[in-house]
Amino acid sequence: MEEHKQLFSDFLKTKGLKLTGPRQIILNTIFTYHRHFNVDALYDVIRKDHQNVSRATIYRTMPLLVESGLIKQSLRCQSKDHYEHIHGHDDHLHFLCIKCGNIIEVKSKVIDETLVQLAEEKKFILNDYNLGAKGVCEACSKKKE
Amino acid sequence: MEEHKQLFSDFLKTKGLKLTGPRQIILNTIFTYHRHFNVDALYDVIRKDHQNVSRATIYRTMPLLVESGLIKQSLRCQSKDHYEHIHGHDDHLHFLCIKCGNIIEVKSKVIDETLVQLAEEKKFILNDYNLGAKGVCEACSKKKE
DNA sequence: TATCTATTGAGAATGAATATCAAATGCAAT
DNA sequence: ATTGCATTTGATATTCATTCTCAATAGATA
Repeated sequence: MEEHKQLFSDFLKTKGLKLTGPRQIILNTIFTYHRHFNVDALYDVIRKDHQNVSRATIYRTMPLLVESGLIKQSLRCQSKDHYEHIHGHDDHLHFLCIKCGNIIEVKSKVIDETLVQLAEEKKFILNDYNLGAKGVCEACSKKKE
Repeated sequence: MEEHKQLFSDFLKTKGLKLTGPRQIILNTIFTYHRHFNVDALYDVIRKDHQNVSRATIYRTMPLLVESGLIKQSLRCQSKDHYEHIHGHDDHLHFLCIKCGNIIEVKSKVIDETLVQLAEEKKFILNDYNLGAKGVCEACSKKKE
């Protein structure tokens, strides 16, 4: 069993919940196709192969995946909540283009370390962070108005 | 004229827009009472003294204030967009306690500078950023479960 | 004052996210 | 396999923050 599936299954078991068919489909799709995603886009991909998985179930599964530590809530874009993988990925920050909506992922050890240090100073137990920077990407800044 | 009012007025003028009565009321209320706020709470405060300012106008004014650089969008909390002052306040990040909901503001020159540098490398025109770190604050971590 | 826009309030509309509920499913113990 | 029972599901209705519509109004300028 793939690691993420095992982890999710274990998590569900501790809560007295079940790794059902739809939940497996959702989990697999997320970890096969998506790094960043929103429920709407995920729904479209899932529907191609599984016409019987409903939007409601996807919405219901998100908080479980977040609580399990496999994904986390990320930027909010075009009025939609976005999510991203945690399992298997380093912390990183996002440059979000306000023109085209594209997301550029950037890693920064300096920022990671600075945050850890700041948290220590404040005696704050740091779980995770979201850093979203807004602006205009190179491609869009070259386009004319 | 107070500085924030002057700045907003100037901004509006460059866009061919007007500093109207309702816009002044909104601006004043924000800079009198609120550091962090959402439209709903702002509406309630404004309504105490000005029954004729509508929700729609407040919603419409927010993007203008953001574009003028006086405020920025901040955390999203309880399904509501939140805003905070920029004018008169340095960039800062937030430690959000998941137990008590309290927000600790922290400033970090290192992070500010690192972001500017990263943006330059990616040829990204940086408008602003939001850094929200989740975890448990000192007070809550001392409480027993 | 007349004219031309920008703006407003009120209420309707939108749309992402959540709640409801009867039918279906997973699982454990027979 | 079969039963029993709590969990889960799909479909749909509902919620609620935010945006849109539109006729009426206000601001600036000449």
